[in-house]
Amino acid sequence: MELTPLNTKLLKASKFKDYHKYDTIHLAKHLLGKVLVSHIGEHTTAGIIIETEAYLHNDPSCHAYCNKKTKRNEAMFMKAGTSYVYFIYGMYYCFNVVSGAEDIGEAVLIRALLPIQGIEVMQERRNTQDLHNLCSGPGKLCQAMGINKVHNGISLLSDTLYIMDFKQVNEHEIVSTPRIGISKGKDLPYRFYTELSL
DNA sequence: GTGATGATTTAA
DNA sequence: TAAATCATCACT
Repeated sequence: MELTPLNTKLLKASKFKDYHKYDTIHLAKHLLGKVLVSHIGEHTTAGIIIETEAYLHNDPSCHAYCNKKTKRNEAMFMKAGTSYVYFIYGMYYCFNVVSGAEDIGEAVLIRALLPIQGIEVMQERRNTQDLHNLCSGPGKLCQAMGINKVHNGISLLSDTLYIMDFKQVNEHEIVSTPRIGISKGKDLPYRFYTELSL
């Protein structure tokens, strides 16, 4: 790997493990500024998390609304720090970080990343050169990082897919808005993003 | 078994 | 603004 200042910082960073220490809303904010890393298909890709959404168990737009377990959402009931990947619209995957207590059914949707590693691989997987079009959406970032249904239910403490501490984002740098693309729970301000660039 | 639908993306 | 595209879920 080329030893740029960014890569040096990445090499020194440690794996985030404290998923169980935050409630879902807090985790959704706390994950901003951290780095999602994938080692998939002989490739490494990574990006800084810049947009998330929280899905709570008592929230009508949550796949596990009222703690109802189904074949699709069963990973949401595993322990915090598990990956929940689901297939949507017949063609895309979305990646979530399971949060909250076990058997409750809550998660944080990762909506956008700032690509920092494996950009050429991402460009190939996404079939575009445009850096701003690689990870700027939940379906896009899964495609760019090679995330699919085989990664549903795996631990984010694994070496395949995990999150690293990287940048501390302060509360005043976080914007909250209603969530995108849902038909229920439209008014809840559970989408979080931060203006970050390299 | 059937039918509706979706935490999206793309192209027009 | 609409098409692409199919696994899942709630019903019958």
